[in-house]
Formats: sequence, structure tokens, C-alpha cells
Amino acid sequence: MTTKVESQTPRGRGRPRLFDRTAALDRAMRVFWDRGYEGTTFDELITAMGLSPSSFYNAFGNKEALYREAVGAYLTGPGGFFPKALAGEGSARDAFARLMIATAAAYTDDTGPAGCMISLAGLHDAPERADLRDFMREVRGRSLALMVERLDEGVRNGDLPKGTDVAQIADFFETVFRGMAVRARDGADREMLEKTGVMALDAWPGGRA
Amino acid sequence: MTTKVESQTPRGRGRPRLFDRTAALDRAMRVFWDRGYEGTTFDELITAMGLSPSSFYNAFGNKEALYREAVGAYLTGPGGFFPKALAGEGSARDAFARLMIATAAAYTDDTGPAGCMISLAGLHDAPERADLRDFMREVRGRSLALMVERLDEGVRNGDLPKGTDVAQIADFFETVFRGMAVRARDGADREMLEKTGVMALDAWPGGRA
DNA sequence: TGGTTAGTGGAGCGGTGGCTCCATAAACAG
DNA sequence: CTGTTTATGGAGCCACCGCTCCACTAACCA
Repeated sequence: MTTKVESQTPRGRGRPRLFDRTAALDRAMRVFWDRGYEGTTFDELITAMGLSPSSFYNAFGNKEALYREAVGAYLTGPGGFFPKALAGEGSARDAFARLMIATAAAYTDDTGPAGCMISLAGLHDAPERADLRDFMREVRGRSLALMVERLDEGVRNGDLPKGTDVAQIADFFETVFRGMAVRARDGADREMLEKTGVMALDAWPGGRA
Repeated sequence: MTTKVESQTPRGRGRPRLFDRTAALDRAMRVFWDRGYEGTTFDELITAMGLSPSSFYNAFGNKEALYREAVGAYLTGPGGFFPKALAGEGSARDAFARLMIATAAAYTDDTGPAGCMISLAGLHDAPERADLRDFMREVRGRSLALMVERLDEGVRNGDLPKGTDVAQIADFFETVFRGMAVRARDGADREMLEKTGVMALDAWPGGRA
């Protein structure tokens, strides 16, 4: 057996890792994204990651810790479209229009599983998974917060009238995004999701474009 | 041991059932509704139903067969609000407005688990559950079909212009309903869901009320 | 009254899911 | 070199999951 060091992390004491931790995490993330937490078995994980159980536990702790890391990898990777679309130029409405298109594309991108890793996770777990469920709810709450922030900015910029109920608008779009994730899982294609997203924009306060 | 016959089904040959099959199914349905298929263990089921394993298998076959029966019980029970709201009087838009309010109420009704038993089930299962997943997708498709039907009727009645893309409208509202189920699971209350539902109606073709 | 059919309680089983242990390997510091 | 630290492969463990078996019970029909 040759021993090739592939790890990207800086050398420390002890035997260096023989695998790329970041790449292994990415592969695990995609399995979780496809199957969810409970639907993914330990064997599937270590097979996808190319690891033995001991290497797995040594590097990632346990299944739940890996899952939390995988969620982080999703948010900064495939899920990065969300803050990016919101942060672009133009009015608040422009930002949300971009967000709709980007979401339709991301949820049907065939380089990964259909839908969203965050939207549908931890909704039907046993009580002993309450911690994971709370974690997922918290993560879901972040997109809501991002939208509220962008809407507040829109109010400050005069894109939206002062006194606008931004929470209500954010709630509405949050609901649409979560629903789009379900639809994507059921096989809705990009065009279909885009139409839904564009139609949702018709509910924008003050009327249509 | 006293032997009291509680079964509602007509007497046949052999020893009569000691439990109420319909009531047991209802209890199982609520556990599945709360935890999903994979999140519900066999022991939880028979405990909730008050059955021994043998009685369970004798009466229901196996876990998957019970689940499918439970879905049927949901559709004719707690899920009955959906076709009922659509079928009421008034214009197509009236029907959908009723549907939004009814959905917000149903998804937050505290006599049962939050959300919808159908919307979020079978989305993250292992490949060996592909049959159940297909089943749930098919069941989800029925609400879409109901909405299309009601929208077609609206076109015939002149509530909507001829040539209206009813599939697109149905897709949009389907997405909103699925999203509302996620939001309800995460703790959204009735008022919040109602606001979202009412806002979705602003996207109704032709403008606002 | 006996034969047939169906329901019940409870012991227990095979598979597997998530995890652990241990002997060994390979890097470091001195 | 030696000693320390960390990584690896692989055997194997325990709990639990969904399910089965069997002796027994209680209704029906002739």
C-alpha cells in the first residue's frame, strides 16, 4: 500500500490523513441531501465517502455531527445562491425576482439531488431527534431573516412604502420556497418552478410590474 | 379475561375481533401523521393502537399496508377539508379563498399534529421505499387535479378568461399549500398561514379583489 | 357437540443500523 | 534511534426494528 497524503489541512503531529476531508464531506452532504438524515444509513455514508468506520469516527465524530457539518457545506456551496441572489443590485423587487429564478434553477440543477437540503429535513423525525429538528428549524429561519433584512433595506430605499409589513411578505415567500422544494422533489422541472415563482411575484405589495 | 366484542364490522365466522379496527387505524394515522413512515417504529404503532403484534398483523398485514390505509383515513378524515372547500358555492376565486382559510385552519388544528400528513411524506426515503414514495407523489397529485378541475369549471363559468393557463395556477397554489405544511411543522400559527394564503390570492390572474 | 375459522398474547428471531476496539502504520519531536 | 501522536483497516458488538410462530381462545355452522 502506498501512502499518499491528500489532506488539505496543514500537517500536524501524527499520521496524516489519507483522504481529502473536504471532498468526503461534500460526498456525504449529497447523500444526506438526497435521502435525509434518517434515510441515510451509516454504510451508505462511509461507502460514499470511501472511508472505514474508524476513519469516519476519527474525522467526523458521529453521524449527527457529520450531518450538521454537511448542512454547513450545503449552505456555503449549493445553497449559496440564496444570499447571493438577494444581495445583487436593483430594487427589493428585482432582488426577489432574481431569487425566484435562481431558486427554480438551483432546485432542479442536475448536478445534485432535486430540491433543497434544508427545506424538508427534520420534519418527520422521532422525538429523540428533537435536537436535529430544532437545528433545522433554526437554519430554515435564517433565510427568513435574510429576506426580512432585504425588505427592510427596500423600505429604507423607498422601494416599498414605510409601514410595509415586511414579516408578512417574507413569510409568504418563505412558504413559496419551501413549497417549491417539495414540488422539485416530486419531479417539477425548472420551467414549472419558474412560472410559480414569477406568479408569486404578482402578489408583491402594490400590484404587478 | 372477559371478552367484549367491540368490532364494528359485521360478524363473520371465527372469533370476533376484540378491538375497534377503525379506531385503531385512526390512532395509527395520527402517529404516522406526526412522525412519518420511517420515523414511526413498530412498537410505537402497536402501543398507540393497543394491539399485540399478532393482532396487528392479522388485522392490517404489515407496516406499509397500514400506512397506505392510514393515508386513506387521513384523506377522508382530517384531509377532507380540501375537496370540501373547493366544492362550495361562488366563483373559482371564492373557492380558492375558502381553501386558503380552511388550509390555514386545518394545518394548525390542535386536535392533530401540525401540518399535513400528505405534503411532506416520502420525500427523503431510502430507494427501497420507492413504491411508497411513488404512492405519496400520486396522492399529492390528486389535490393538483382537484384544483385544475375547479379552475376549468371557473373558465366554463366565466370566472376566468378562456385560454387561462389553469395548470400554472394550480401549480402555484399547490406549491403554496406544500409550503404552508412545512411552515406549520415549524410552528407557524394559523394567523400567519392565513396571511400567507390571502397574499397568495393577490397573485390571482387579472389582479386583486 | 364437534369441526372450522379467525383473533390473541407472548416469546423470540434474523437483519442491520450506528458504533467501538484494537493492532498496526506513519508522521512528528527530541 | 525512541517516544508520542494521530490515522487506518477490519472484526465485531449491542440494541432495536419489523416480523413470525405457536399454543390458546372464542365465535360460527352443522
